[in-house]
Amino acid sequence: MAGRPTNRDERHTQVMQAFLRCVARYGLDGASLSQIATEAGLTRPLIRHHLGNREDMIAALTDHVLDTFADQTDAMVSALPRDRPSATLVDFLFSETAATEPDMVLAFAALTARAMDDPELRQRCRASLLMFETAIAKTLQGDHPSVDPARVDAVAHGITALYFNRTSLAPLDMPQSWQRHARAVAQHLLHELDQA
Amino acid sequence: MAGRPTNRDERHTQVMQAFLRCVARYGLDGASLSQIATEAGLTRPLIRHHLGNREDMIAALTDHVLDTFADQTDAMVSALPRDRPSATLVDFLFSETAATEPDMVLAFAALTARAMDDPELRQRCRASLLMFETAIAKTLQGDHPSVDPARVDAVAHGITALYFNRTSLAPLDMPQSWQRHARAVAQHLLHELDQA
DNA sequence: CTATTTCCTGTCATACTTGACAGTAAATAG
DNA sequence: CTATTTACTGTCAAGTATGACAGGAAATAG
Repeated sequence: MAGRPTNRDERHTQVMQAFLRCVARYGLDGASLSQIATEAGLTRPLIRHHLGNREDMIAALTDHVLDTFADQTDAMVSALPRDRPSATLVDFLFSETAATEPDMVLAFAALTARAMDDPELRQRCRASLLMFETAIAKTLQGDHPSVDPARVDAVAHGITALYFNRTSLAPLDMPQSWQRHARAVAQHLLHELDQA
Repeated sequence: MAGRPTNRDERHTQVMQAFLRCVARYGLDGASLSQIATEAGLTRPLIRHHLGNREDMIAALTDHVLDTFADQTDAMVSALPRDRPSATLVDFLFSETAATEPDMVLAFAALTARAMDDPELRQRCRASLLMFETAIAKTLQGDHPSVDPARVDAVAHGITALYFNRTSLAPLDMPQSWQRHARAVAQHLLHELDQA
């Protein structure tokens, strides 16, 4: 015995993408359910049917953002070529077509702000951020085995900061020279490891 | 002929500080007037009396954030000692007691997000950001006159990115090692200029 | 066809947010 | 004292966001 087939997963991702866009633009509290529904091309009662109340939706969004961030990071790292993976990584992070979408980083920033009052969320965001930095550090270290790990970590941090800064300020549509500087500094930090 | 003396300016800054705190935590749309009033220890009709409706308040906050940001930058730069101003600047930006409060940078990020739909605001945020980077670049250039300006600009961008990243992620309360890395990379970039 | 399961819509009640304004209290000048 | 100006409070109306649920439509198994 079975009834109508479910499309829960499909609707789930559909709503999450719309939610992500709205949060990136209007913040966690600014994203109303009606807005999300319109953005997703659905009705408000329908997204409630699939995802529950607002609290449930925020929990789902948190999972979605942190999981997707981790997945994209893994995919990015494991897609690197065997020769000169570090250089390719930097090229990828600072290419015109952004690696992870700006919306993802902006939503992450929104979660970060909320983490002030929510110790558990703070812990998860912290872990997510360290995971990203560690993934980069590992790539750099593999490419420069003889360099002091502390220096590699510092460089990984610098590259991460440049990347986050660049991506979270994407809405400002900064001039080309600005984008070039970010890329140049990242490549410069990487070049330091080659010489050491 | 005169009536009761005005305390408009006092109330103005009082409300702006409360507004700043709320925006940093809950975003531009998430900060309700009741919340702001409570945070400021006032009543909602009163802040309306002094600052007008919500639209007026957001305009006032925008001015307040951008002006204060510029003032603090000027004060910081002009307070630098004559010998080794660059090193002192970096020490100041990455000291434990943050230079500008995290709330300021978080509010700036909130304005940045809104700038997606508001070309004029985008222009102002862009100018404000470039002003900050230029102020840093000028300090560095004065300390290293013989270095190619393009390289100085790149280093100034790197230091700015590290500072913004560190400050906007302050709510996550990252471990000490993380803070040290930010400082180390900034000092490393600065040290590069000395050698060139 | 019927039964069952899920998708989807329509609609109401409730709470919250904002805007607006009338009216009171306080401080100062003359 | 009175007049005047501003600070401040109380309160209501309108709009919006959310929660909740009843009931219809669609798809599948038997």
